Amino acid sequence: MTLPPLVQAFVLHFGEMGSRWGINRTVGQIYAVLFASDRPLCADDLVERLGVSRSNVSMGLKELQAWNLVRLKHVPGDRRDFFTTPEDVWAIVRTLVEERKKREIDPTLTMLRELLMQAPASDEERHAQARMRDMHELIELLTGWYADMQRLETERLVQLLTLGTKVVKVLEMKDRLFVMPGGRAKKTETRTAKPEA
Amino acid sequence: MTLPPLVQAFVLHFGEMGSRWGINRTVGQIYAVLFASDRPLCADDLVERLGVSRSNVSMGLKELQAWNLVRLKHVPGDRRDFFTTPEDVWAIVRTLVEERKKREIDPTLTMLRELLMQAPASDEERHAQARMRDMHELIELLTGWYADMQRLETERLVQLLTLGTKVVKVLEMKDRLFVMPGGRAKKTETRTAKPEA
DNA sequence: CTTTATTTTCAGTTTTGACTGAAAATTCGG
DNA sequence: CCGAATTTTCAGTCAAAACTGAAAATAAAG
Repeated sequence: MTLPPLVQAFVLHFGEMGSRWGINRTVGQIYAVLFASDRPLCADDLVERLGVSRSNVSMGLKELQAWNLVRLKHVPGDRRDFFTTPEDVWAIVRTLVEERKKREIDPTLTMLRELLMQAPASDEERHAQARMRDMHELIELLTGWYADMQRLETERLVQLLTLGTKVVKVLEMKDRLFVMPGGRAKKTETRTAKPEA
Repeated sequence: MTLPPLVQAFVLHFGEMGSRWGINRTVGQIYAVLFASDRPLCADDLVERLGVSRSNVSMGLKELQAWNLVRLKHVPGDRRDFFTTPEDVWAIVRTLVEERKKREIDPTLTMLRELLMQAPASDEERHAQARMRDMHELIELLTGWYADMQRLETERLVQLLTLGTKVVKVLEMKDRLFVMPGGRAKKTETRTAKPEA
């Protein structure tokens, strides 16, 4: 592995964490190298820096492209494909969350919806279905909220995150000062907060 | 596998998704059975329901305990260990997020902090460090916000999630009406919102 | 259309992780 | 303590995934 020590430490960490993140070591390392690099790299650059086979790099890049985590750049007068990660780390997080949701949550939502349609044939199934309903509601709430957040510009999102729980204070303030202005009624409407707590 | 069809479908799905979630098939299936069950189950119940070896169940339960995802229950007059998942699905999500953060994010934060302390030895390392700084800041912001959320009671948390982006509207309203009351100043203080959009 | 640079695919190999049965350890009732 | 019930550990086996080198496919240049 031919990398400056600092970068190498970063890359090795991403490789090790890869397994916990559901990607393999090489994919994690490729991503780390691209992320830390100050210029686009081609497949052979990665082979040299990581010391893995050319075909392994090819597969890794393909996987990262499937995740939308790398961008293809073309250097004029060079036939090779060069790759980068987006400059904006927020864009990266958005993609990451989006893709993980698609792979790790959406299929479960679909499955739950299907099973909740079926008529339970016993008390055991009735109870199981009640549990699934709880799970389904929770995931729907979370993904709905996520869809809202995904729509925000980064600046507003950062503002919201920075506020943290202070938002709750603001909500309490709002509740104390105003009656809910009649927005389009949703199933789960905001309950008026108790004055203190 | 001896399970009612509806439960079986649920369990098989969890088994298949297991690999995407970073747990193995059996662990996913054990969790699903416990989650859907209307009573605590012992290891042998799981062996019967899932048709896997006793030792596999033992290891699976150990892993779920390490994740704090199952609770040990003792039935009076029975020496065996019985297991359940928490009734409250929100409690489950809290644990899940907490544990995933501990395993998948905290180690990276630590690594980044260490590498950011080192003096860069080249322009390449300087650039890599700048990228790491971006990543570090972003993760700090997200985990800080998460810590805030984790502290909220479930009711307030649900309220917040239900509001979604409507919170932004409330913030804009607040910004228009008041000057920030002088809270303890944090590095990233809320910027006053532009009047519209 | 041919040549050459580059990327992709794939069969075979290696590595890693899951699973099992048997043996060891633990725990509780007597 | 002893012995039965139960759980855990672990060495060996099996299955899945990662990785490689070589061959095939692709794409641009001449």
